[in-house]
Amino acid sequence: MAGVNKVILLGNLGKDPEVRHLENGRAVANFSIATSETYKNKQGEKVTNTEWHNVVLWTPLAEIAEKYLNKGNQVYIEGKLTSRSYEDKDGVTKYITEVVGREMTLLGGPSRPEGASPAADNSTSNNQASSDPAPVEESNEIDDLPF
Amino acid sequence: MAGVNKVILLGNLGKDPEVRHLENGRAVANFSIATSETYKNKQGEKVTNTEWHNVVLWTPLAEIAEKYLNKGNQVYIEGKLTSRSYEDKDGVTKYITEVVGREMTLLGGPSRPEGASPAADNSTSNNQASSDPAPVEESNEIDDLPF
Amino acid sequence: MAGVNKVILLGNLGKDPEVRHLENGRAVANFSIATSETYKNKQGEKVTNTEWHNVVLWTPLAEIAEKYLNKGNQVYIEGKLTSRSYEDKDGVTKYITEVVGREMTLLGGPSRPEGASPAADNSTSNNQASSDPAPVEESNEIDDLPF
Amino acid sequence: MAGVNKVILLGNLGKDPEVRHLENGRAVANFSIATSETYKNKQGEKVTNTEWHNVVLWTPLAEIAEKYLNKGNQVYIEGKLTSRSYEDKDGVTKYITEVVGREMTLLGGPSRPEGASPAADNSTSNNQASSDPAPVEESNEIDDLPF
DNA sequence: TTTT
DNA sequence: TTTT
Repeated sequence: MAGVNKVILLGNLGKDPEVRHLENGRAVANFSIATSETYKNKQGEKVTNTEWHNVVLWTPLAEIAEKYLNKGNQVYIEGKLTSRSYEDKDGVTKYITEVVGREMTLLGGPSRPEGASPAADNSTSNNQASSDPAPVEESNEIDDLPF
Repeated sequence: MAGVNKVILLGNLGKDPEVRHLENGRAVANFSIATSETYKNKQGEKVTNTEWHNVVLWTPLAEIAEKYLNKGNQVYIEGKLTSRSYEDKDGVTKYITEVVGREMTLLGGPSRPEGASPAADNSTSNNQASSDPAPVEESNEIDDLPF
Repeated sequence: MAGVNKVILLGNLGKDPEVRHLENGRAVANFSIATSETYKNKQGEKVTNTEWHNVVLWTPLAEIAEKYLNKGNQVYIEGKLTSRSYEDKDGVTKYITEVVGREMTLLGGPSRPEGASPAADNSTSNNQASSDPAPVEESNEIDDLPF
Repeated sequence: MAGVNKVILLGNLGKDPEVRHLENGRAVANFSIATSETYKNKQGEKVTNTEWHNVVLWTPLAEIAEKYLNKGNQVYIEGKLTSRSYEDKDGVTKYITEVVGREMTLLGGPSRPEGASPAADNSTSNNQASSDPAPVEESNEIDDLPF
């Protein structure tokens, strides 16, 4: 009745995170990240296999995701596997498996802060975030950010 | 197009593995394992939170699971997260997230090797497996078993 | 200035832990654990390769190690790699690399704590120990033990 | 006599890798990477704690390191902890602990692809490496590189 | 010796 | 839905 439940992901966000601020002051971020592996099949063709993972972050990681994570960004997440059921809008019970993150390191990504944003982006802090990967533990205060 | 997708589980089997032997000679094992964490809530009560994980093993791990893993046994699994959809018997599309194991270490379980099991336990191979934990990589031959 | 530093070990203690209780109330446990891998070499001979790891635990994990870990026991440790130098008794500077544990799960092992000799073993608590492994985080109180 | 021995590192190279090509055709790469954690001490001051790790890579990872890894680059390494002794040039026995990598993902580094480097950056391969993270398993052929 |  |  005890054990280890650990997930380690390093991948790219499919979309911007969705962040909800709850009444109790906490925040939750939801997003999915893709991890891909490439190999050659028997015919010698390169095959890419992509998995999508549902990630959930709570305060204070949720606020960090809100500020610094965007579609396409690369991120390292350590967390645990959880499953839960919910009723969809038609009253059908659905099951979902999610990775609840407890540690996160921002790694940047293709849509780089350095002016890569579609609109103008001259945010200094944003630049720092990607050139200075930010490891954050859930237990840290949000203002403990190392950047 | 790259990344890390790693899951580490240490838990107990909810049931005996279900093993299917495919026509191509490969085998697949399916089982679920529980990982639990215990903590005290604000009221100081001990709370246990259990997660169930769907595990899939392919040859040669599947055969090892078939021989040595039983309901209640404790096992260490390293693998990757995968999701897939399938149609259930009513034609409804279902989604399932599974951990495909690539490394496994048998740890024994409640029916301990030392004859500690309250009821009769005359499984010799089971005893061996738990007193000599067997780390097995998917790439190993099945007769490479270290016990 | 950021990163991930994670070690995951599952092995057996070479000796009983050495535990020191510091003046400030904290405790430190030192022990080493062996992890082995077995494979067949080109000649088809079974080869076992054993690595020894220096493990350091601080309060409250140190006290748990003191109470429940013994030579031969199997344990799961998650922690981080650290290196430090010190002067040995001859004044020579030595370097040592250690794994500082932050999470631990007791798995039992051959020489069971409660006098579980290979002969008669009807210890109930022993059974519990193995069927209810104890995962402990460094942040837990020592009396949060799930057993 | 079995177990798990796993190290996961995400950090930056202190220097360019040193790569030796052995007579048997294999290559070995040696380098060290830094992982840092930042926290606030009791006085509220930001403290950075850096650990250095000796990394060893064998063919084919060694060749990839030779081509794509440079001082300052950020890299993800999964491997195992190993220790060995050797005699230094004065005949003194020394001990060293190393991480032998079995999986590697290139993450780029401070000299970002998008010309973010303050000085001139005309390394094409470096650009590719960081904008297209390369996960490589030791078992892959060197020409299986996903880029 | 890196990185911010 | 990402990334190369």
